[in-house]
Amino acid sequence: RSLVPVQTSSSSSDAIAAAELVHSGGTRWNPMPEQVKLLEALYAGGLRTPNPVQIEQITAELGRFGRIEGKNVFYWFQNHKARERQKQKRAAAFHLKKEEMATKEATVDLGRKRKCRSWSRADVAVVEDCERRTLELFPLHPEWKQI
Amino acid sequence: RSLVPVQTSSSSSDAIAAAELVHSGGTRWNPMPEQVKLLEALYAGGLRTPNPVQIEQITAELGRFGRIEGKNVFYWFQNHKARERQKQKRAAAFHLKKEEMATKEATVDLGRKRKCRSWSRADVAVVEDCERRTLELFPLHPEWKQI
DNA sequence: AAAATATGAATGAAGG
DNA sequence: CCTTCATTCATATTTT
Repeated sequence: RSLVPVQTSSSSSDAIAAAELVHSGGTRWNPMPEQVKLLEALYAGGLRTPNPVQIEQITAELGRFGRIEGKNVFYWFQNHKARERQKQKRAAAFHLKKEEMATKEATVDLGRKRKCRSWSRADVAVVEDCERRTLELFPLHPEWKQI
Repeated sequence: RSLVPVQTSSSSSDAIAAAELVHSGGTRWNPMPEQVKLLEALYAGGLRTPNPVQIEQITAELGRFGRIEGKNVFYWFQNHKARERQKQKRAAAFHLKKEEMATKEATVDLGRKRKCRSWSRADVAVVEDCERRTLELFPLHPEWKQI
């Protein structure tokens, strides 16, 4: 994908791995714009879970624009549908509880420091209160801890 | 995939816009220190992958300090966990930085393309099998769209 | 101002 | 299908 000799902001400790990646052809599928366009057209047309035959047909067609396998098409539809649904789920929960808001205050530029709002005593109190109530909302259980 | 730095036209330049300038629409979410503090408190408490309902609750709380969406919270936890894991992995990989040459082990491929069974249900495995000869059996039509 | 770093966002690939 | 992992892209911030 990157046509520019980027050598981007990767941490310096894994330069070896990055150099190894150059020669390994085993990078993940990076769809060409034409491929994405066609996939989205199919999705917009209503296709959600193509059967094996459809997957193969689509793969053959998209193969004209670049290397692609059936599983790429399969994954693409799975992911696209799942993420659309995920977004809907969050949006549906939007009408839960919306109390006040605001706390409109002027932003101050702290020069070279990270831009942030000014902290008054009231702000700190609000933060602490918010933190306390949120932690009450989410009593942390051991089963949440992942490793 | 937006390769274009989408910059929504800063429509109304007024005091309100100035207050929201820190992370106005068009740029990525820039969390307030209060928001970061609370997120880290939740993370320290053991929360790793909040479900959509929790995401919405957290979003509602953090919304008191600035504009925020559910996906921001979602991404924050995803990234925080991933980078913690990444750091551990990097430290663990400190041992085996001299094993690259040995990876030339000739895993002899017998010419037959291996079936990808990780993603396939029983029916989808046929895709790889028929990958070479399905074309003439299923000529491509633009009627894929199963509206 | 350029380089390096930190981190928000995105998505391919799997796991369960 | 829903959830999670991994890697990568893009940009805000910090450093030199």
